[in-house]
Amino acid sequence: MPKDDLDVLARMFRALSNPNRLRLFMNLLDESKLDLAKGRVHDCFLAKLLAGLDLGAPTVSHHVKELTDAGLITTQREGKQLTCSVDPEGLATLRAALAIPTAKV
Amino acid sequence: MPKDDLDVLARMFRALSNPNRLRLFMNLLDESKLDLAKGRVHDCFLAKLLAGLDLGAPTVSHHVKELTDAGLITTQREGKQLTCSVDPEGLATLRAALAIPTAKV
DNA sequence: GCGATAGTTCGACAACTATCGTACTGAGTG
DNA sequence: CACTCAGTACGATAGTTGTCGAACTATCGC
Repeated sequence: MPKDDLDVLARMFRALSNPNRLRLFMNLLDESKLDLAKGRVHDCFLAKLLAGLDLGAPTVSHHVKELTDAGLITTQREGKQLTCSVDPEGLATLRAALAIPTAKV
Repeated sequence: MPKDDLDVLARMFRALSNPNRLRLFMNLLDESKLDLAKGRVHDCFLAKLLAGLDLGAPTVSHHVKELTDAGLITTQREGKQLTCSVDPEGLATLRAALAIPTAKV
């Protein structure tokens, strides 16, 4: 595996290495399951994902940025609020690395 | 997802978040693929995995420990040398977390 | 424009990590 | 036993991360 791919992958894993970020991502992934199976992307408001996380706003913002920079999620502004989606490409990269057969959709 | 599972998972991801450790694991995974497919475990000497890593012995030892503690690999002493194997259970945990259960595979 | 709501940026700080050098242990060989 | 080889334990250190509070920005409704 080329070094660059390895670094990209390491960055994704690092983004998921924090329990709070991981929770955020898994919540989002959970919300997205049905839609991803149909090849569509599901959005979810930040507030909903953070239920029970008990973190300050700056910290959440930081974590969202980490996940975004790692290529795992994308965000869209929607009026005052922010919605997040799983980045299908990033997810595919992760799954490919662990040799999970790509789901037939 | 229960908090404990989440922490276990986060720990695995953290173990893979370092490029050197990731390389080590991916090398091992690569070596193991055929055998894993047959339900067997493949061993590999440390030295082989570390080709091109350019790290000191203490650092390597540290990384191996991290991966072991995270439940991703196992080690066995074989005379003077140490052999590593992918821990099939750990790999399964990772895959399960990223798989999309509701999708047809 | 004013106020409220939702996120962001900045600076700080404690906790953690990756790496190293040195010193150690355990297994094999003469 | 003395010696070497493979790995480990320990301590130090530079760098990174997670979190916060305070100040800032953007969007909306009035």
